[in-house]
Amino acid sequence: MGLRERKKHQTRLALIDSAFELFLCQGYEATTVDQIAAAVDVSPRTFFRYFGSKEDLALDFTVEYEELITTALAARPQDEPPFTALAHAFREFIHAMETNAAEDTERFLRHRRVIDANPTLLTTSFARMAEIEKKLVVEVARRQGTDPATDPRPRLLVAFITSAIRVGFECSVDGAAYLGSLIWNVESTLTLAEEALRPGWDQLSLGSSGQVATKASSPR
Amino acid sequence: MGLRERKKHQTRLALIDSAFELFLCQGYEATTVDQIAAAVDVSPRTFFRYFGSKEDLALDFTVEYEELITTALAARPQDEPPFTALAHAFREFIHAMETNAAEDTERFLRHRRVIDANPTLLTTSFARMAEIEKKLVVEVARRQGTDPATDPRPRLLVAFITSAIRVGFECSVDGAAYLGSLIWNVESTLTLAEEALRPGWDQLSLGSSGQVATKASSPR
DNA sequence: TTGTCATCTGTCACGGACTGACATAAATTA
DNA sequence: TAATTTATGTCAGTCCGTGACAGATGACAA
Repeated sequence: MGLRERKKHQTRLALIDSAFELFLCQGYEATTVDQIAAAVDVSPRTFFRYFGSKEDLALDFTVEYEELITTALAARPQDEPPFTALAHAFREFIHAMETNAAEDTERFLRHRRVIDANPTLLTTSFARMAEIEKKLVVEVARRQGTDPATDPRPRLLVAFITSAIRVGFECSVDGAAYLGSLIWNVESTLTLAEEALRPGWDQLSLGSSGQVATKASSPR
Repeated sequence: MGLRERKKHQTRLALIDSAFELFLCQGYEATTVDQIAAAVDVSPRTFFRYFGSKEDLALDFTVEYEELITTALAARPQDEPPFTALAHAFREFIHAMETNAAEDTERFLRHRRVIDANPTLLTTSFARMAEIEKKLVVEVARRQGTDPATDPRPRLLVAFITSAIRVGFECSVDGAAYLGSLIWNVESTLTLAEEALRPGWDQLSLGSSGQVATKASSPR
């Protein structure tokens, strides 16, 4: 890696670090791009060459998490039922936040604290989750041997499980033992979701075909 | 109603109308607040006295829909199982979009077209849906005789059904027979969701207590 | 009708998030 | 070292959104 690339990577990290430090101590809204840029001794214009927006910086980590979750799912055994595979993938992801290097755990908690404190960020982070969902749907559909474009069942399954995860997160807005309660809550909502679903539903063994109206095949 | 109030109501509607006309012909992003204000012959400052932001105007109708959905749920018979009641409430809501006065239907379709064309708006409209969910959770918990603050099951149930609705909406991004395909898709995803859930799960007759960790009762 | 009062509105000034254009400085490569 | 690429800073400008102030316009009572 050349010097140029190293420098870029370095200022990028510096921007993120300084930004979150400011977010935590002043709040997200109250922190201006100019402040962040000044903290790294960079012009405001340069900030926008690294991040499309202030929000982009704040939610930058989501792409990393997306990577973690999708690979976790891909690594699950092929013969595992889709719901179980998804549940384990998420479990592994959240567990990784705990067992990772202390510095990674620290970062994760910082992110959560900043996001949870700001409704707009929270909203947009959910929207990013929707991006992750799309990828998960593709993998689930593959495992189910169906076409996600015409069959809504993979989407529904993924939507169900991410709903459970989201509810788990929502229940954990504490300060002190946040990570512990988060893991416990996600675990319990996942269990609840498992109990709520009809056994074997995720395997498409029975039931209707689940065709849906697309531009091509609209009813009537 | 006095003259003053009538005028306010009038300019408010004029702002919405002019705005959506511009949104449809130029796109949401490309339309500036100044343009909207100019179209109604009002100062830009006044625009912000009617709406907190451009987005607020674009998503103004959500409060109306929130009202429709929550009252539809409240009107369902008390002895109806929660899932059935929720499903019917949403069905009624969407059906109302079709059977309403033609002008209301037209407005609904305009809204959808503008929203669907803009990722940011779509995201935020989902966030507003989260607000609706909160109200639904309260009503569902009441019907289930449980406390939504400590028991995640009402939230999970509501999250499941709104997921189904959302998937139904996502499958319907056509132009021509949009409303028809929307109704059909929502209907079919609701049916799918019904099939996916274990019968009677929504009535809390059996299963674990579903306690969740809050600040008060966090596990270790 | 008139005068007081509340409220709505326009104007002005401003801050903060972004963007395009251009020049400069730095690293890469030959 | 020279030529080329690429990152950065400066500058000017747009748009969203807000506080402050003053003038216009209904509301209402005497």
